[in-house]
Amino acid sequence: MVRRAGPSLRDVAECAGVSTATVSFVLNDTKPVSAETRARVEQAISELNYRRSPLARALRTGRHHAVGLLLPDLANPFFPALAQAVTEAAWRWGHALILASAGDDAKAEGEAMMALSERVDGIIWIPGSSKTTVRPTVPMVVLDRPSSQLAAFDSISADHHAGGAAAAALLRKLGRRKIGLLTGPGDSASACSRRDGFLAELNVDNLLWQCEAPFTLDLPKRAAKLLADPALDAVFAASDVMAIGALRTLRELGRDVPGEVLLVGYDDIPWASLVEPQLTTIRQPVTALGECAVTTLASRIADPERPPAHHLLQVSLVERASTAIMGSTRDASHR
Amino acid sequence: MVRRAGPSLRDVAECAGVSTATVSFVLNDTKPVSAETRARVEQAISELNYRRSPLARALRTGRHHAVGLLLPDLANPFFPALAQAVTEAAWRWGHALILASAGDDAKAEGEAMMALSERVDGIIWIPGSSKTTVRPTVPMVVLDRPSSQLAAFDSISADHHAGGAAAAALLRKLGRRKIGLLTGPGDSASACSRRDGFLAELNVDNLLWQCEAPFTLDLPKRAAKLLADPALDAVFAASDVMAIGALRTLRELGRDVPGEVLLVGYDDIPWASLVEPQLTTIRQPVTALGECAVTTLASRIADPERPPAHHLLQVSLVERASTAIMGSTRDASHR
DNA sequence: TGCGTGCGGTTAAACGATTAATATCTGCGC
DNA sequence: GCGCAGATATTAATCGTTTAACCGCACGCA
Repeated sequence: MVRRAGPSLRDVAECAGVSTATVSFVLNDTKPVSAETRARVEQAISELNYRRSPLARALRTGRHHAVGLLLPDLANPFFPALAQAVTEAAWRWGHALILASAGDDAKAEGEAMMALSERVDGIIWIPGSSKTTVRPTVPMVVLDRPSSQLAAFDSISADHHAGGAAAAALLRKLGRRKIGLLTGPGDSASACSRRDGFLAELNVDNLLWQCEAPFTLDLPKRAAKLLADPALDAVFAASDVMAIGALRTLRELGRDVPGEVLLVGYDDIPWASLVEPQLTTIRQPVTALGECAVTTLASRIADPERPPAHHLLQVSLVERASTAIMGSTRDASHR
Repeated sequence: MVRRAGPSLRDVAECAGVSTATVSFVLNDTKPVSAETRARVEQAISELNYRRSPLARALRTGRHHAVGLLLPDLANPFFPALAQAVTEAAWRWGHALILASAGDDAKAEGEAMMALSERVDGIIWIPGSSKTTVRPTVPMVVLDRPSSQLAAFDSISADHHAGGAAAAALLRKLGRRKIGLLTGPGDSASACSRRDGFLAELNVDNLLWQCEAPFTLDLPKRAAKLLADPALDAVFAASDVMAIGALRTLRELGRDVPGEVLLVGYDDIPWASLVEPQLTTIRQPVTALGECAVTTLASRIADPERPPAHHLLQVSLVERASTAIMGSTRDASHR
């Protein structure tokens, strides 16, 4: 049988000449211990280079001091950024971050959720498959993609509606009259909000067409056909990845961006400032999202009975070259 | 005190009318159990919807059925891809993947390594800071960035030397005589191998200059100055991110790629096929790297005493537009 | 009858922590 | 002298598993 490498609490106690309970009290500062004893214990701890086993602790107390982050995949460049933000926030809270990425397979997602449930105090979920019905046995918050079916859980997301509206406002301000709208997948709550916000702000007469497409580079054939409409003078894509796909298609069609067609994306992924022309986009507050997800989860864990909270974080418009008309200001910042 | 949600082994045993030991034997198939008893136990398990606690199991056996992946950050787009590959390989091995990203701060990296050590059976480490001296208390393999100081550990990496050589061979084949070399940071073992492989294959007379730079988009001023050399007719950058940085700089200088200057990158990150012109690059076998890291770690865990193994995986040249001369073939694949 | 010997099962001791309950000691008021 | 309070420290149970050690029992065999 494999033994744990390091010394145990018992060893420390022995070395310091006290009981294990006392060592535990020192460790957790949970009962008064005389200064002298405390010093002996601390001495022993550093002498033996003792580290307490999170395992045994979790088994006994039921608290893991770890949170899980479950996301659809790491390929979409928006997620690594979010994962990083969540990781840092969790770390600040003194919790380890266990990350699982499950693809868009509902079964895998359910399994991953179950596996996580056994190892963490709470889960931050970025839903991938809307078909996942498994529910974890620990507190959970939904990040980035709230949906009405999940209204019972806390949710944290950017204000997709406002983001869509901001995009519409910009294109209106720039005098566009023949606008194409690339929405995301119809079963994605965030995509729908962006669309609705956009449409709410736009004079519908100015909408040339709208088209549903997945959050990937390769656009469906229908989208390509619509982009070829010669009347088109602007496009709003509900994600940067799609926007870049559209940019390519437009280029292949020989249409100049931003000369003939303006283009607005969503997310402000790092790529957005890499392409030529740099992409005007709606920036999501990634760091704040991560931070908010963690604090919300923390409060949920502290009080499992409190009614669900739904946080909406502000987005911001980042104007770059893809909507630059003439000598209009050009923001050359990368990310 | 918080209790575990689900039923315990004891509940199952009670429900099936057997001892906990018997249930455990059924669960692990570790001792013969009569068909009849086994059926009763399985019935009870599914009836109570029992799931065994990895915690208690790990505490007792010392095996966590989890591996840790420690990487410098998620911002470099090469890492999410690798993380995904490792995750999938680990999952196939029946192990959970705990991911920690620690920045390039040696102290954070050491702490993360210690924290991981307590929760996993083994660690896959992509070194960030070369200054990290902490060593985990569990088996570890080094991924992607082997170094001589770490020779005592198993290592898995792509054949950076061969990759550098392949880049040199291509540029030579294309008749380039005034080549610029952007190496990565001098303390990165992988960067050095790429450089050495490149120089070994190249006729040194054809090297116009070389310059050290970090693996980021923004190149140091010295690099920008060197790129301005009018004689320059090709650049090899030891990472795609740097290559894209160089592409920008060249564009700002008004130099045409690939018309005047050919450009070769390294890694084949998704961005590589997004920029204009699409980037010729050396593709790392990401999936194979992840798979190999996991299997190597598995074998190391099985036999901690075996001498360290060092795996070198083949890279492949991906020719795209950035080295296309005239009507030369253009690979337009976007992975 | 007595004796190994598999087979199928149980008992009980760990693993490394936390924590309620309890014990010990000192000092103090009456 | 007695009892009680306060401050510290200890004992022992417990979390949910695994597993070494045992225990009957039926069987075959001398």
